[in-house]
Amino acid sequence: MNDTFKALSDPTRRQIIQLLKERDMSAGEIAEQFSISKPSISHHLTILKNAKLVQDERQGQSIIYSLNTTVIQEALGWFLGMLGTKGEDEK
Amino acid sequence: MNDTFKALSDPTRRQIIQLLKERDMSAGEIAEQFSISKPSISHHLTILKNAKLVQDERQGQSIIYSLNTTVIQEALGWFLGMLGTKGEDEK
DNA sequence: ACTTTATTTAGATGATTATCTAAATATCAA
DNA sequence: TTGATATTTAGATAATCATCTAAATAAAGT
Repeated sequence: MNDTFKALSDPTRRQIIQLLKERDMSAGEIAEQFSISKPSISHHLTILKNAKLVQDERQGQSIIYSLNTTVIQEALGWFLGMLGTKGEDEK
Repeated sequence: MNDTFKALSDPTRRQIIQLLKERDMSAGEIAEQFSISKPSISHHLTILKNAKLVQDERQGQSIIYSLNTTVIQEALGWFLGMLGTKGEDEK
């Protein structure tokens, strides 16, 4: 869970996730959307991958990244928990 | 929004939020729950406050912290957006 | 076997961050 | 106003992080 929040704390990585929400994209396509270098994007993708927020699959020369909504659902669950009734678990 | 995610990227701060979910607490009470120094907790509280995730109110000698669920709801909205239908906004 | 294209790895650097101790501020009580 | 309690501010430090350039790896085409 900590990896998830850490990964999401960077705005570039959140934008990457937003891109992948629309459609799967190669590392290069993703990098095109940003003004930072490809190695930097690659680094961000590694962090997202370690957090299991994205998956990658080689397709010929390209590596296609896609969103893993499972982990996003888990994070969403954390927020739902924070909105539960105050002190609900005290009994 | 970035402040929110940045604030939530630290495990101590997330724990503080979980504590405040149960009940309002003074800075001292919060600090008791952790093994780090009071100034460090104070620093974390400042970050949470800047992100508007918590509110504070002086009550005598103590300063009582409470959760602001509005911002949590907004963050929850972000996650919901990431789970929407793929490419839903293309039309 | 080369060359091109796509991506990652390595190594370095500057910025941000979490933490600490010591000192300052604020409130209350005697 | 002095003393005790609660909290924050200041300043320092070590660790983490985002970024870069240069080099390495991998696949595909000629």
